[in-house]
Amino acid sequence: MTDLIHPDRLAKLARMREAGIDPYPARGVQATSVADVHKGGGTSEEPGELIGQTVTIAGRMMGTRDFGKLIFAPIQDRTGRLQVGIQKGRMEKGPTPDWWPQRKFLDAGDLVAITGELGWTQKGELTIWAEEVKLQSKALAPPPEKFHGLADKEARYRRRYVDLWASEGVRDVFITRSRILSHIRTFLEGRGYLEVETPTLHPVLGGANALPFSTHHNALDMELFLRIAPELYLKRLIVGGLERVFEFARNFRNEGLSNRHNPEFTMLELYEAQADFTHMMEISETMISGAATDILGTTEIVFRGENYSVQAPFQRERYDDLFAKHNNGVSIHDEAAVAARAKELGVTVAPGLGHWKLVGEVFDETVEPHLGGPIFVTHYPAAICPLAKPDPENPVFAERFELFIGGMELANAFSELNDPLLQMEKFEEQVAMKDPETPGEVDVDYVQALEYGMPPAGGLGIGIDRLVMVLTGQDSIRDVLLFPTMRRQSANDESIETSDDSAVSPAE
RNA sequence: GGGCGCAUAGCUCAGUCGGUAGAGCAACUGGCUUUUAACCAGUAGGUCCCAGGUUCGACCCCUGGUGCGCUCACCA
Repeated sequence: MTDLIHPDRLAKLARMREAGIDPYPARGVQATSVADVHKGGGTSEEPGELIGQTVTIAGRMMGTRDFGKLIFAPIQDRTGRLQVGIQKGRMEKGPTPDWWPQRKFLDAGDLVAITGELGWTQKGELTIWAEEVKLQSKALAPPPEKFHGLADKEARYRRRYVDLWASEGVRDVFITRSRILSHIRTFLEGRGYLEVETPTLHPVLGGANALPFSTHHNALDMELFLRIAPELYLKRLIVGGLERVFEFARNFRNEGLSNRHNPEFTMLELYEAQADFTHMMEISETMISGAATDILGTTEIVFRGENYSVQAPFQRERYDDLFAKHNNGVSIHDEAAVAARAKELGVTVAPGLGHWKLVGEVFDETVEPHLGGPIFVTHYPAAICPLAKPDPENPVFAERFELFIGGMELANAFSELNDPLLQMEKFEEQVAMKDPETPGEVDVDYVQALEYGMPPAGGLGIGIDRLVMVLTGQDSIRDVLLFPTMRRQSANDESIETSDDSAVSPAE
């Protein structure tokens, strides 16, 4: 038992068992959803076909208003709330005429099934006048305060199973999240895409630049990494001839947490043979604009207090133009001017990382915060894009874009690099530049796949959590994750001491 | 990792310029057959996050720690 349990409720449970009532019956009931009852009830001016009919609903009793011989109680299920009215006289004429004294066993938070006639109160509220009340599951932990719900953020994230029914609007965010995923799946399948699943355990890191979580497989005696991106596996499938593939990939990055970073997060990645990065722009804007229209009924959204329109097409701007615009006309090609600008901003990179890395840092510092968007930033410097195809018009740039909304990076896409020799070169360069303390090696097998020939292809990655944030107006990624990553709660001081190898806890 | 803030009843929150803690909701007892955060009367419920320190006395002040939030840094 936990410290949440309430002694009064435990005593009540014992009394119920003495009275022969099973507080945790094995079977559920056939119930109509609250939303369907509302639909069938109509309005008091225009009553629906369910008025006067006997209906059954099942859900959580959110409270009671007890008038002695009449009790009103709102019942909530996944679709909404409906009031039931339990009257002494009516219950005594029902199938359980001796039930009335058992009302004392009910508490706010209990799960119940109610059967009765649908009607109205004197004030015109749709109400089921109960004839039978069945306890479905006794709540031993008392619910949060009925008006405020759960307000403490820590409690909300740790006990989402309470937050979901006790706090206004929380369930809707996750219903919307599910609909967004569903919309995307339908959209891509409509364009001939195949949903695939690729490994989460990677022997070689790749597809992004991030610190990994490491693990070990015992039977193979092999180090493995939780994937930081599915990219290289999905492109192997393009080599394999599947031509149009997507995956909702849970990725893992061993980095800091913030209001837009969680150690595990969901990335949609998709790859299409014969397409290029301009095609990926069209897919991005059509998909996002369509999701907003279908699910929200509008493309006008509010995020972090600002209004945005996600109506396609989105604005497109070149990386070098934006750089010059926000840096007093400094050209990204002018190494001395960029260095001076970086110094002025206090931006530094490790020595030896070179000019283009510095350009990237200055860009992040000066341009990104202004990208309200939605806007596609196109043609990134090829030097910082190891997996993208260089622009044939000018190979200094890559055929790549990132999509920004509200200053937040939402998507990243390119025309995929399919030249195995150039890919090998870029991988080797990348490995040479990296911090020797961090894992990373050339993915020889991936290069080998390219040697068999990968068709020209466009690829796109969309941060699903961030997209959901934007479309549901949530400021923090934690509010669109059912169970955001949290530090483990230490039960006592001993558990802290045992983190020291030399300490042995007597409790264990 | 840095800075700032928060931690008091199951929940939402007051409070004490240092003298041993309160309200509303939830629970319990009683009353009430049309409420909408029902109402009325009463009862019970606390390691004031943890550990030290200062003090005659600490929930309050100091130090350290833990958890969370915000923010900065990190983050192709």
